[in-house]
Amino acid sequence: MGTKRSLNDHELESSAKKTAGHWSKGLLSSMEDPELKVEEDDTTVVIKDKYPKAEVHYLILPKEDISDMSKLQKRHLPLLKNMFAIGERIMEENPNREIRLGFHAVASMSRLHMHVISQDFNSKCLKTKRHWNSFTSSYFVPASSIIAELEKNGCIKRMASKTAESLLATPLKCHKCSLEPKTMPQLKTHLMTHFKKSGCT
DNA sequence: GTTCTAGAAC
DNA sequence: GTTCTAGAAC
Repeated sequence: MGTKRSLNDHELESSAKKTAGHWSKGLLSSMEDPELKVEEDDTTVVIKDKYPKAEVHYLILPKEDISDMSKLQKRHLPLLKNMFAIGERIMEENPNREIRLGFHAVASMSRLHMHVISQDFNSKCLKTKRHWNSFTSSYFVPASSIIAELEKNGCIKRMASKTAESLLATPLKCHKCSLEPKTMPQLKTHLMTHFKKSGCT
């Protein structure tokens, strides 16, 4: 007799892959997720990062399918400046927070995305040295630098993989003082001394 | 990118 | 014994 059964984990994962695609394409579905989408205009979408690494963490993405910074040309300058202006407006909307706008030198997720991230780094999703270094070392490239480079050279030079990996593997260092904590839990405890939790007075 | 977990570090 | 990191994921 044929017995009905539900899919096992492996089969569920395979079928999810067919619908969702490889994990590195995940931003495409995030852009269409109403739970994550914050706003959009003719050329861009703003979403909440699915795994925010700080209290404020948005991604600004072009609607045009641009895989990464190596595909940028001078014709993209108006688009990038619009993304930058949206980021600056979000900064103005959060006057009490320090917020940075930038790109990862080598991004894991394949659609071009600009990070809008507050410098509290108070988030349970911030877990690894790699996370920390990707936002606090020169692996995080300011949006203004990308725009300036594109204006000057007409393209963005890709960081060598070796350089990028060594930045991510650098020992932990606080972004606000000289402390060099040995572990991530130590760093996260230390961060609370720089940023008082808001709300309760 | 995340999840999971073996085994290193403590 | 517990905490923490780092590598595989077919």
